[in-house]
Formats: sequence, structure tokens, C-alpha cells
Amino acid sequence: MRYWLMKSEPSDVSIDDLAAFPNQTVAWYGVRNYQARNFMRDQMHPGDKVLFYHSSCSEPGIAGIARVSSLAYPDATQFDPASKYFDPKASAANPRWFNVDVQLERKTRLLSLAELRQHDELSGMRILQRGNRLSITPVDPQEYAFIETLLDRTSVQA
DNA sequence: GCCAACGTTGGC
DNA sequence: GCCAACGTTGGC
Repeated sequence: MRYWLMKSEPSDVSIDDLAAFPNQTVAWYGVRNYQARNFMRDQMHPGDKVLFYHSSCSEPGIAGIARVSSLAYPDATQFDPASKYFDPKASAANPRWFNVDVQLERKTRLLSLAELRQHDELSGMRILQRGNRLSITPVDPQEYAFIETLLDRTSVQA
């Protein structure tokens, strides 16, 4: 089993949106970055754990725990001319973009970016590196375990 | 709204 | 294949 951090803009899909979806599941459509695509297509398996991260918002941070609930399959939005994710170079015979399904396990307290930065144990996380923009990043098992302990604490910050 | 960082595009 | 220009991301 692997561990991942996946960014979502709450104005697009928030943790509460996810909780309200059928089966609390969302197709992770719209990824148009090859590295992130390759993670989904080549490395993700059902059961992998996902840190659901709110980005581009007033309070960026981890908002919940989810899991990968499908293998990758072609992203439907690439074929839809009405979608902002439409890709004219993609075809059904030759899909370019893939996504997995992600299912909510539990909403958590918001573990803010500022709080993540306070822990040396997490200093290697991709999300904390300067200039990081990748929307899907692998998380080390040790980092994941540490984050779970943080989530179990009530928010106490100096 | 600013701007640094990064990925992609396209001319050559 | 180089690299400048451009567009996007995302925290602040």
C-alpha cells in the first residue's frame, strides 16, 4: 500500500463536497500534468491512502483522509468539447489522461500548511518544498503515520 | 492582486 | 535539441 497527497481546490471539490457525493467518491478528473498522471496510471492501487489537501484557498491544508478506490481509467473530460479539460489531441483509441476514483474515509480537522511546516519530521514532504506545484505527490509511510498522530490531536499550536 | 517557480510550447 | 516566451499554480 502506498500513500499520497492529492490537492483539490475547495471551490472545485471540497472535503464536504466529497462527503456529499454518492458513495463519498469522486473521479479525480482534470489532471493535466504528466507526472501526476503517471502516479495515478502506473502506481496507484485501490486501498492506497490519500491525504486530501485543500489548495488555492484561504486555509490551505489537509482536510481529510481518503483512499484510492479504483485503478486508473481514461479521464472522460478529455473527450468532452464542452469541458475546460477537453484535449483535442486525445482520442478514445488513444487517451492521454487518466484518473482514479477517490473515496472519503473521514473528514479531519484542518491540518494547516503552517502547522505542517512546524514539524521537522515532515520537512521532506514534497508539498513543503519551495516551488512545489505538483498536484499529486507520494508520501512516505513514516510521514503519513506522523500526520495521523497530528490529526488525532486537537489543534494546539504555539 | 502579486509574483516566484515551474511546465509546456514553438520557432529556429 | 535549445531556449525564450508564455501560461498556470498556489501561497501570501
